[in-house]
Amino acid sequence: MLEMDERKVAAIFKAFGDENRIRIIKLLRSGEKCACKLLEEINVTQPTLSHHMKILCDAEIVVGRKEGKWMHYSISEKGVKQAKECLEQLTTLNVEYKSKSCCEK
Amino acid sequence: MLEMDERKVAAIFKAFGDENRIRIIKLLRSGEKCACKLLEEINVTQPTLSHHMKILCDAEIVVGRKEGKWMHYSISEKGVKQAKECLEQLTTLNVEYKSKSCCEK
DNA sequence: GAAATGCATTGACAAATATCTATATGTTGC
DNA sequence: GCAACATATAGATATTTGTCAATGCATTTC
Repeated sequence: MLEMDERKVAAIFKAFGDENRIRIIKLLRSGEKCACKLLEEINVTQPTLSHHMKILCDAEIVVGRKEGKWMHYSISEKGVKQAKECLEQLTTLNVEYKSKSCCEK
Repeated sequence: MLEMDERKVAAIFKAFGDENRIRIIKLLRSGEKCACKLLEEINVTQPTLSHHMKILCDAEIVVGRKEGKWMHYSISEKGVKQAKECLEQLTTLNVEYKSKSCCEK
């Protein structure tokens, strides 16, 4: 995977960085759910839920599927894979270019 | 691993959710670096860097080691492992309790 | 087509966050 | 001890973000 720019990486992790969005993702672990169902379970108004769903979808962590007047949301396997690779790439020590710590007594 | 509460999970990902902190982490991939070196590479003032390092350390993504007047920072293998497990746990479909999507035409 | 329903968008507002300057704290070398 | 240096803390400020009420836009149902 090509290394993403900092802005994109930050956006992905930002999407994970909110308690209510964490709750939403947890609810989606048991499979696709429509917005009205999610709304019953988390303690926010409908516009706030819609806002969170947009952030999760923009970050490609969640995908939405419109069916009539309902929106069904589910965890995006592709997006999750990307997030994991991102975290992996970000945190893997690069021994090849390893340098001594700069300041010495 | 025990499932962490939403607050803690959000805090970990929040720490990854800032462009400058992403840059800092990337710099640490090549090994331990002191604050002054990091400061040369990212475009913020010294107190701002200090602030970011605190957030990264609090989230246990980075560890600091004081040596005389210098602070040496490095990626925490333990913290990174925890973040990865957290992401894994959060995004793994729970087929056991899988339910039909609620709203049907 | 009018009413009802589900969701998105807009605009306002409060809380959280990133940033800076100024200052404090701790360490080293003279 | 004092000056120089590295980092942390405090306080102020601007920006971002999470939230809500109000409204708009589809879609369904009668």
